[in-house]
Amino acid sequence: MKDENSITVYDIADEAGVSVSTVSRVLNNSAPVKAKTRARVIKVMDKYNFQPNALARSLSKKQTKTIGFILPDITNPFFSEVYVKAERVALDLGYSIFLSNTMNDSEVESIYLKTLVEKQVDGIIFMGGRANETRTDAAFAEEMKVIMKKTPIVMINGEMEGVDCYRVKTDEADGFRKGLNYLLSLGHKEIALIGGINGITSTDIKLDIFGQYAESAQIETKAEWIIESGYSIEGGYEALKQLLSLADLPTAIIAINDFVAIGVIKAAKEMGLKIPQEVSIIGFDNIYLTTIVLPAITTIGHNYQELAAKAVNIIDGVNNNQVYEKEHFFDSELIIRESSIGLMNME
Amino acid sequence: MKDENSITVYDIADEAGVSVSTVSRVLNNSAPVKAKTRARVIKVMDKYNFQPNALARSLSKKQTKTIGFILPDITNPFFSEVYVKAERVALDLGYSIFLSNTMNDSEVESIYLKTLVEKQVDGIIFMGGRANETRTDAAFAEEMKVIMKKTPIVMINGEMEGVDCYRVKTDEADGFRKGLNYLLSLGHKEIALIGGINGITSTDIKLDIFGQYAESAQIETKAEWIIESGYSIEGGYEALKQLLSLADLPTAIIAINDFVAIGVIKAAKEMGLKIPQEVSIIGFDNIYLTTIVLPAITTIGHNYQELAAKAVNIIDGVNNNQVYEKEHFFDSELIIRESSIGLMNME
DNA sequence: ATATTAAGTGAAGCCGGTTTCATGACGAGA
DNA sequence: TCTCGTCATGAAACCGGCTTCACTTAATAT
Repeated sequence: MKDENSITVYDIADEAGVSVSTVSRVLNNSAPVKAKTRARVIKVMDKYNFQPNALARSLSKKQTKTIGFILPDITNPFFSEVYVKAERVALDLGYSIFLSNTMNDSEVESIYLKTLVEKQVDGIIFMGGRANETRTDAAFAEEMKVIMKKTPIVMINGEMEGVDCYRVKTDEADGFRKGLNYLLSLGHKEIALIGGINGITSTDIKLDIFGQYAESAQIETKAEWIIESGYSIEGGYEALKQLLSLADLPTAIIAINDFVAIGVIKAAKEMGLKIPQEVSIIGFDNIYLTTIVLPAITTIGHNYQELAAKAVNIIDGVNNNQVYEKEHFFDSELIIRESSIGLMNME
Repeated sequence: MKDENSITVYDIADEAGVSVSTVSRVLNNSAPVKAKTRARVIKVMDKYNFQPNALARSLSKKQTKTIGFILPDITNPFFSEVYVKAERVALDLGYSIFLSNTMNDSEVESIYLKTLVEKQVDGIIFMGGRANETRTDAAFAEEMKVIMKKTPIVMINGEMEGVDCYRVKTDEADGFRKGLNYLLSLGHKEIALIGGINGITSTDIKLDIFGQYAESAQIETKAEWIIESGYSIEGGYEALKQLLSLADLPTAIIAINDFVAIGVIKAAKEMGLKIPQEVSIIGFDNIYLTTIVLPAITTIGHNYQELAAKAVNIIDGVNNNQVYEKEHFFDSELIIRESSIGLMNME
């Protein structure tokens, strides 16, 4: 008997007294094999605990059952939430996932992209876009286009100028309106918008709608109440301090995401500003941290499950010659918790 | 010209007027090639933006430059922290990582293990052990042993009975003592230990030391102050409520990890128990959430960077025929924040 | 000038599967 | 009884790289 660790179809075939073709057939159920023969082959495979080499299989099948998932930072609950759902769907369909954290480093991103292609992934899922470089990097778009000829790319909640990849996204505009309307229904009119980075889709959408509401006088806001302070906890923290230095304060704050809301709450506690008694706040994304913080944060949730499932289903489908729309929207959901209260209940 | 998307070394060789051997040589710098020839080959490769098929390469080299990383839940900051560090080190060494979330489902774990082996990963990193099944599943140990003949396995901060894989770990015993000693130095003697699951290494170690301190009368504790309530936020939350139902309260709580500490703090706020004024608390792990919560949690930190780096270095090294010790320890660190104060400063 | 040695390159086989094609056996319909 | 279509199976080529071996040419040593 040969080295236990590298049994091949040839070894199995030899010992079972059949050809490798037959072994392959029982392995894949790709053609009828006489019951007796099949049993004999299976017996030998079991004896040696045979595990076919996926590389060889993929090489000849031109299919790796592997997906690349690129995101900025898995440490961020917003991304990890989507990731785990995607991984589970992928597992059910027989895919493994190469996870690639770019940490917002476009060079790292480029390396990963190259590696994933060389490793012949069946598809690439992209989240989080390209931060501050969204608008400038035409070369990157070019890179993507080349890849797309061979490998399907699906972006989750993102946009890339000039790249017509598959897009799976939350209807953030609608979500933001839900949040704003909820604040209105609570009696708030004086509202601040905190966080975000101009040029990134999820900021632009919200800014746009916020402007529309202001223009139609549904809300009252001021330039100083719109603070572009990024997507991080620190961003929210600093922004609130900045806000508190103003003469007029809004009665409610809508944060670009939950991280920013958490930062705001942290700063508020330190500054002695009571939330929601003195100012209401709502976040966006519904990450699990919204419930471990006090007050628990009212927020807009994504349909993480559907988002993730659609992304991997598209990849799987495209590899099986199915055709999909390029863009897919999913509804968001207002999740009411404790960080926002009615204007009349405030102190 | 052929299909742009599947240029092979043969195509390159053809157009450059050399043999594939030569193409391979310039690709890998594996043997001297005349400067002129090399230039010619490179020019053709550039022209077609040639990217070698990693499957074919791996198949013949018997090396995939791929690592499997198995953990219970990437959504948990403790794991994601290690993961991102590992990924970065891996990237620098040219490895990609298959991330596998088991969600504590041993069946999923088994499937992943099988898949990773079939995909010929160069090594497997394991975190989080097998939860409640640690002691029972001898079959699993057997599975691991078979894999280890071919693929190096390294466990981070975990133990698996009867499996002599590589182990990279924080000196948790020392870390726990640091925490306990710190509490002592603040004047606390009456201390509770909250969280954990008996049978899991990180619980057993702490329980053991806690017992020693009690026996030597360095601390005073009671059976009711030792609450085995898991590793989750909810676990801490429930445990504090249980603790508060007792007649006597400790002056300090040491939580099995930061999640539990966060749960305790949340419950305390709801119950009106002031931390740290009425009871001090320290956690374990130093996940980033310890700083977004109020009060920020004093905790014991792992050397995440070294832990992760050592794990992937071992895998890389073993694949290059280097020899390593089976067990590697790294120091922990006491990180003082706001959740614990001196006994005399308490209310 | 001759023997060695190193540099440079190509042919062919290998890694471990899958797949196409050809062939033999067998049961069904004419 | 003779075809014909289906079942069952094996031989061989292929997927796309890497590597060993052999051979030619050029450089160095004697």
